[in-house]
Amino acid sequence: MIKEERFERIREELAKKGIVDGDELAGLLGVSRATIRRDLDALEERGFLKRTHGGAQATDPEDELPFHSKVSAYMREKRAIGLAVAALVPEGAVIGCTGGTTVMAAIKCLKGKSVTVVTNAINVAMELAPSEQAQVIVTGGSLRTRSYELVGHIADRTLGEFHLDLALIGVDGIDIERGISTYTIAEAHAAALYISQAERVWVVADHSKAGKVAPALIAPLAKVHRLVTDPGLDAGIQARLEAAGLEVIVAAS
Amino acid sequence: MIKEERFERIREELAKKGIVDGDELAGLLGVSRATIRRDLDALEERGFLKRTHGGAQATDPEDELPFHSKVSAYMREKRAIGLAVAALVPEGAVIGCTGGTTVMAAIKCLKGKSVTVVTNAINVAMELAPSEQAQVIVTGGSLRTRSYELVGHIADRTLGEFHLDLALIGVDGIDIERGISTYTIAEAHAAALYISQAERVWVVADHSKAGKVAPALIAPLAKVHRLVTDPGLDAGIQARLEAAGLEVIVAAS
DNA sequence: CATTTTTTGATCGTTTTTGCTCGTTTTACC
DNA sequence: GGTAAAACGAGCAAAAACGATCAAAAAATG
Repeated sequence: MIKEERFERIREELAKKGIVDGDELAGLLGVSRATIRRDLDALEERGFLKRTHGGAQATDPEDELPFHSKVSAYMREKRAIGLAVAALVPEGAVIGCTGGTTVMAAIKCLKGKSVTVVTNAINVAMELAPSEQAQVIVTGGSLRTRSYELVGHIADRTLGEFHLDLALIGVDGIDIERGISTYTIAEAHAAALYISQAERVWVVADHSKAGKVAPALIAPLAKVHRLVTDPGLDAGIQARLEAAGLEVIVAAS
Repeated sequence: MIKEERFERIREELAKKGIVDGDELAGLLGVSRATIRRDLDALEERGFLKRTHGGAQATDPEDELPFHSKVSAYMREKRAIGLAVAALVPEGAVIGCTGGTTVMAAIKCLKGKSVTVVTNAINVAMELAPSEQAQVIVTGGSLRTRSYELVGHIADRTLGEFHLDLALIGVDGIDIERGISTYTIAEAHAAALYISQAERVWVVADHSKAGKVAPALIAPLAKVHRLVTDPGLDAGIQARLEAAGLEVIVAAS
């Protein structure tokens, strides 16, 4: 394990959790705390992170990752959701996933797990490209400006060829009456396809999406098996979602 | 095990892991660390990697961050080639392009032009994603670790559905007798498909590729209409390529 | 087959990296 | 607000890696 390799691992860990602990890193990488502190110094020098007592935290999520993956509000919450999802995904699973920032957070945590990921989002594919364990299938299709998602008949046809253990759907709204929804028809169409091909459906969304309805409806709540969200979720809404038969996982932040 | 073969193996390892360890390579290739160090020196000289204490790391062609002043091999030349290609591509063209750093350089220069790009390289797609003018079609397929290319029957089928005005092919070797070639069979296969679907074929390659033959042959020279390269091209080789009916464009640097 | 050239492995002094210790600073807790 | 625990920075010695040099081995050449 050479220095640059450690740097890489530290940055990866940082992308996953947003905050890293010196002791933990020392154990994980098999070096002393002194070395970790020196590494963190070097990485701070290069602007990749900010030192804190006991560890370090990610610098403002603008440029912390390759290929300007769009980040946004509720980054901390999304990270927690991502970690929770990764912990729940079994080794070897075949996962279909849409684009979206919350899904991306989960994908970051899946690096290093041996799973098969089928996706129509090229930023998801890009994120997993360096991983040796993960097998990635890209649907193909016409690239939508800004959202990094592939749509159209090519995407549809490819998706139809796969059976998924799990569909990981990022949404812009989740509502008792109207189910899950998103902003554009093309994305909703892709999400619905994932759902029709999957054995189980997990929705990932930060708490701000609860109770909202976005213009393009994807599917009713009955199609969804599990919602992974953050502790900001309103207790009343949670109770009603659970009453509707949804398993709600609240990620500890 | 001869030197070139070791170079090949080292580059392979580097492509897979991004970072290599000297000791590990010595064991893997059955030679001493001194030899590995010399190999790494030679490869750094050619710009394929960056030496570090204990090993080396891949020069990431995307990494244009200020502190990593060192970029991939022949970057200046590739930029010049990219500019020349962009100037030659007519507005509205349908272009198929493979992956590879030289192609990427050209794609960067195509941003803002209203063209349709069909590609199996997700880094190419990523680069063009923010562009409002460019229309991007991604073939889909199975993602190759670290090379960002999609391969397999999905990619083949999608490519077969398009007619291209122009195929933009990045190669690792161009030779009078053996034609154009690349390092892996999968890439060669994809390149050959682009060629079969295209009206015209342009090869982009820096001068170091001239006269070389890589393991996986793509097509004979007769299939290629134009080579865009940099002024470093050997005059004798250029004369022979032109005698073989190839239009050689030398990009002013 | 002999000779020349290239390549490889080994050695040695030097530089970098790493882990440890010790006194100081920060954080957490009562 | 005071005290204990944890983390920090600096300095130092051991370990690992480096560059340079040289001789042996392998390959190419005539």
